[in-house]
Amino acid sequence: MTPVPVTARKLQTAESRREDVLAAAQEHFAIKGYWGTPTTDIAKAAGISQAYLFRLFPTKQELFIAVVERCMGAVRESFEHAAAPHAGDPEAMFEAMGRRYADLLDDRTMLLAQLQAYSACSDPKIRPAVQRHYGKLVDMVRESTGADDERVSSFFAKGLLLTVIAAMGAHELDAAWARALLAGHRKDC
Amino acid sequence: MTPVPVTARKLQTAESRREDVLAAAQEHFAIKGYWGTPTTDIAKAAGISQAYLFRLFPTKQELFIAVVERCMGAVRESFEHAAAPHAGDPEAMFEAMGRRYADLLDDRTMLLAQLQAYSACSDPKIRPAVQRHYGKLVDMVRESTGADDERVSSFFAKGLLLTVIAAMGAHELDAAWARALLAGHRKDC
DNA sequence: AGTGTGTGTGAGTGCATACTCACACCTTCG
DNA sequence: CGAAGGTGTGAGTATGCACTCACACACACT
Repeated sequence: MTPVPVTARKLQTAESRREDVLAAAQEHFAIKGYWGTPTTDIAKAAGISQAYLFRLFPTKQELFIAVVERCMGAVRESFEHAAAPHAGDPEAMFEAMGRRYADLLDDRTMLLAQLQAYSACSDPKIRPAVQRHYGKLVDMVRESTGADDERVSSFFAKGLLLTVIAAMGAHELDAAWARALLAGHRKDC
Repeated sequence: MTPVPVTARKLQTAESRREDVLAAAQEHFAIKGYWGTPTTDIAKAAGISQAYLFRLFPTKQELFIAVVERCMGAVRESFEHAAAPHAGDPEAMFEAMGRRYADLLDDRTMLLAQLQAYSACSDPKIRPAVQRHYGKLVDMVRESTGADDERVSSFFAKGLLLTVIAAMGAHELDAAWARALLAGHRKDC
């Protein structure tokens, strides 16, 4: 029995595997964070062996940093894309980016992974990476909108509030305090 | 040699030990989070054996939840105390609580532990505890100030921004983006 | 067909970690 | 004094984890 297709293995390029791993890792890191996520889980979700995972990313730390870069980069691109059509009108740009943020919350993993990145900043290799990429995001918003510091600051503050609300699942709670925090934001998240 | 004080052990009450453990645990959880902090480290810092730690708190999970309660409760009390003298003038209350928040940032552990609490919300026992205590904090601010939802929301948003800035050490960075995010807040933190 | 290079893995290794158990010591109260 | 009950620990145990190594297989090229 099972005589014919004994070998049906299809090789993929390392680059494509790396992308699979990053996607799987992002999903797992978003939920249990850097220290709470075993590399075995990531390998399983990516459909490869743990041994191969460690050839693609030499340490768990470097994999985590790569996920941070992927997330923050995606958010930055996403914001750039959303804001571009409104260049010259800062308030319209903020509104477009804010809407884009709410969309990102649908995956949850993209934003929750960022929360986990802040939480992992006690690691001396992770912290500078987080600083660099968050800084690039802030700079991009600052320069493209040209808005004053307080406006930029409050934009990022509201973003963090939404992220934390998502993390603690307050948006599914219909308590008065949860509704209050969501005031002035998209109701559908 | 060393003949006399062979036994110099002084027993303490379980209650006082529990307090020591909570203080030590808060410090460690603040840095490495729930999954990243081994109970051995906490026991060592509290000056007791790991075995006794597990008699005082039957699981690591329950210890973490106790730390969350301690932190959020302390912030709530702290806010109540700061706001009390300005009852009736919401904006003065917010300003007093904001100043108090900046003071809390000096320990760092109090706020960073809260960040770790949000990050640990994928744990099904931890999430409801975090929801309950954060909700109590928000309700207390809502009811005592009587301010509208958007004002309350932006107060907590700025609090989270400061917490995350502290976590990633951006306040020691003197980069333009970091200064921009701190605009309108205490410069000395 | 043969060979070289890149993709992929089974089966470990050594250490860390959450939690346990039998036991020792201190203090109090009769 | 002696017993009871609370404080405290040394020495585990079982499992999980990051990371490794020797080896197998697939494809491209000659």
